[in-house]
Amino acid sequence: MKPPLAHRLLAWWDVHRRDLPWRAAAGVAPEPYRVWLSEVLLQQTTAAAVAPYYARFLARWPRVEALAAASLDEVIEAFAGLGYYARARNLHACAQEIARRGGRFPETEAGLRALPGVGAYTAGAVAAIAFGEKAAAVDGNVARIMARLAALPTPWPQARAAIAAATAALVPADRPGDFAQALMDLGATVCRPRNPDCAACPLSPDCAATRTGEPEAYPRRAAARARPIRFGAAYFALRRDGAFLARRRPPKGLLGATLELPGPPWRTDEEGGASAAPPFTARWRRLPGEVEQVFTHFALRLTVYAATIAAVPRDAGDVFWVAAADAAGAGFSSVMLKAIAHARDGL
DNA sequence: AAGACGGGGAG
DNA sequence: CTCCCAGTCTT
Repeated sequence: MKPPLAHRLLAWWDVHRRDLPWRAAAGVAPEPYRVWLSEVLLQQTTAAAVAPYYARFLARWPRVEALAAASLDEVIEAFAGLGYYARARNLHACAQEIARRGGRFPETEAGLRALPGVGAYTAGAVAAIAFGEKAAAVDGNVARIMARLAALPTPWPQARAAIAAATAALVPADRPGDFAQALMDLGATVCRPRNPDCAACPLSPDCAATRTGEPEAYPRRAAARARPIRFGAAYFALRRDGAFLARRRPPKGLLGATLELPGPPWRTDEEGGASAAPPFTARWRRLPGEVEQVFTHFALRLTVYAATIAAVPRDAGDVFWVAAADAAGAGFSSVMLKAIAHARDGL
């Protein structure tokens, strides 16, 4: 008689588990703060990208009370480059909520779910990993594995509820946290989106998708939407010490509360965006090429202008000379950093 | 139920 | 280029 699926998965995991910085040693309960912090950073973000951020967050804010005492600007700065900056705002708000409760996280999935930035996945993951609750954590990896096990014809996310229920039914009472992490490791290293290694998979005897010969066909997905292009311009002056002017974006929405280079609003037509000349036209020049950033739902083409140090008029207004040195590196998206590097090369 | 929300990496 | 990734929130 075959051992149950969860048992076989855990046996595989005990040998093949990934050694990740936010994981405690085998058999040791990790700190809830570290589990929560890592799970938020890992939302829609790969483990490799998160690792250096996690190390910096933990070194700077070793405990939730320290994170709660930080300013939102500090948290956003530490988040710069990770994307989905609503996570930074929610992380800060959640830390303050936990601090108000005396520094203790809720210990149940339902209690965790009510916290800012904690959705179904993160609540299940923290409950299972940090508190040993028999909870499921359905992320992209788990959804893919479950869809393949059943060769599920329903495309994601319509199948979300069914997959969540099916996963919850598999969670073993004795090792719920290990089970959650085992599924994620299996998804990341074996049951990959492309080129799954079914020969190395402990679940392949149970897997309907393996038997079809086309495991990659699952989960089925809906057709992708067309993505419009928006045009923008950014212009700035670099001070001799490398500082430059930045401004704060609105508190919510795209890149909410992060810093950006000054420029006109993004447009869907090129006329009003990329070709729009910056103020002080005579003193600015357009840098060769464009900087392009592909967002989830549109592509931004940013034309970058720069003024040489010598050409920046000292009487152009205080605005160009109040650029704070501490603005550098704080909350800029990748495109802005590229633009700045581009401009520095051109000066 | 559908969109919005980022950035990096793989193929 | 397209697709995907340790998802959540808003409407």
